[in-house]
Amino acid sequence: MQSGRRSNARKRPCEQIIIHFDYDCFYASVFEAETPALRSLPLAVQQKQIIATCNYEARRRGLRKLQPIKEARKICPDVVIVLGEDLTRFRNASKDLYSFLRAFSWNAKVERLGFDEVFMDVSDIVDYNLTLLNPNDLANSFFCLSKADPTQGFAVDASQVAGHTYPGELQDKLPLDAGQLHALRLRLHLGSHLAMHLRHQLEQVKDYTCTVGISTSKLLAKLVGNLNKPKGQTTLMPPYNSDVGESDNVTTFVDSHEVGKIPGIGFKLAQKIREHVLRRPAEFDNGFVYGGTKEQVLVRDVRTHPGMNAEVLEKVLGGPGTPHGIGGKIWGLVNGVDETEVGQAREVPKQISIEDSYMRLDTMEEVLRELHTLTRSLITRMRIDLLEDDDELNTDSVAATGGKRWIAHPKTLRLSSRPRPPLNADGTRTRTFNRISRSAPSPNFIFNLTETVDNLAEKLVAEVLLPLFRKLHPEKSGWNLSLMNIAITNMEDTASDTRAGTGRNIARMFKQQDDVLKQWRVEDRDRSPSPAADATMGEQPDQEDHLGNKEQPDEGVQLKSTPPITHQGSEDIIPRSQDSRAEEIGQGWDSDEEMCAFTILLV
DNA sequence: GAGGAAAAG
DNA sequence: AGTTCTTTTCCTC
Repeated sequence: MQSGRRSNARKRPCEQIIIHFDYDCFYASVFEAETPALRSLPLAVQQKQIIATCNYEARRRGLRKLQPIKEARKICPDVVIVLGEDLTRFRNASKDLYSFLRAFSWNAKVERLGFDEVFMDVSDIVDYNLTLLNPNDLANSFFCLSKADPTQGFAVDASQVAGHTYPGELQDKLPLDAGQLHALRLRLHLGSHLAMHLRHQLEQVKDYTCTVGISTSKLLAKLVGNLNKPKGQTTLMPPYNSDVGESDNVTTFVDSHEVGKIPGIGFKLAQKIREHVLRRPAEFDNGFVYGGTKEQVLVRDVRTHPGMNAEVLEKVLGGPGTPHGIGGKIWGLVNGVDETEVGQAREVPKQISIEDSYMRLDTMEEVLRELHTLTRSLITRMRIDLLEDDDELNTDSVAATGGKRWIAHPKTLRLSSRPRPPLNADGTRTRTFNRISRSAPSPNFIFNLTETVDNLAEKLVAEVLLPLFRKLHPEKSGWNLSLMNIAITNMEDTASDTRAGTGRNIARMFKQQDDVLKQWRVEDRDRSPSPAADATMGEQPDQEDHLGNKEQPDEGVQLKSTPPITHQGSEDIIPRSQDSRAEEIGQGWDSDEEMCAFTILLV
């Protein structure tokens, strides 16, 4: 069975072309974009007492990420330090750049990871352009950005890659004729040219530079992008698979990484894997961490470890509480296989949470004060992220709501805390970072736009969060909390469609059905089948209840004080037509899913 | 659904 | 960096 190929390795699918974007020193760039004069100065963004990130001028002068502010001032006395603890501007910039990139996508497979990374599945665009190529004159090709408008695009030399490659230059840069180019290579060429174009657009229109990776999966695109930063792009070149024991570029590339560096292998998993590979069972109580001794375990060491395969990894990594099939997933990763899809653009966040950490939180007075502060932030965030302009409101409603309406209603409110663990008997403190939480239904009044954030927060703390806190910490005092977090979750779409059964409610219907069946299974003996269906129906009397009863003079202030969300538009020209077209199409649509499906049919 | 673990940036 | 804040996904009960 071992035909020279990597044993038990699956073949790597190469159908997709994925681009991974990573904005260069994002936080610093946001400030530079706001204030261009900062560009030529050493600029550092401060969070707590350290530099969260700094621009490249600052790095040139010896500053680095995560450096203490004191140290930084010593090294570079004229450094400009800006406070970056309020994430609002970063969140807004991130969204803006995201929608800019998304406008280029045909299939809407554009996924944001954190504030400063974006994955884009451009397989469809690349494949379309592949069909447009003239095999006899690859050097003079035209990359088409819109099926609908064939004039939109740019000239490319499809016989060459744009930007850097892995492995490095040499024979890769030689222009090849069609006979020597197989499809994967040509598609990667096209992907690299599209990436180059997008980078230039991002820089010219939005003033942001980024570092980019181009390959066939999220894993490989992200990893390979790291090779040339900042302002660089790298394409992982074929061969991606090898048959006769020859090494392919993917194996060579992935093999050289430390296990913990592979996205998807976090601290805990890496620890378990290293332990197994080093055959060092449980001797790690000595204050020694693996990273501390600089003991590197490379992907190669894991992959070639005697007897290693997906099943072994499942044994090593699996167990109660761990994801099912984790062994197969990790085995895939160390073999350069990652089949996770680039997610579709998401309309509404799954949850919004606000937290803060504290030296010590002990008295009810402190707790109440912090709960209040956190709640005000949370409600403000709700009004920023969950509110959209509503054009079709009568004037009374506009007066009452500022012409906004909720795009989602979170149904659950959650309070979490991180208690500092009591010292052990011997005085050693078992460091635990575990959180505990309690949740409750979120009351409808939090959607009231005629009240001030302050009043709503007051009410929410009194009516929901305080009871939750008592449930979480029944003791009278002495909690010694190091963190509190308030979250809203369980978002229910309200995008002009509340009718059941139009697709997105199918999951809920299944759940409901399951609940009914469960009741039957458990109770079919001595109970009549009670109408269980109303449980999911109640308690949300259709949300349209912004009772515009009293005109609050200060509610407008609240709304205005929230920064205007720059839903693309004001100052910049978006050169593509895709976005506006999709929006027009979307007007009469009941759901984004349906709109996307229809858009795909059109293009 | 509720509560928690792990991962990511 | 086991720091901090935020979000997502997946697990079990």
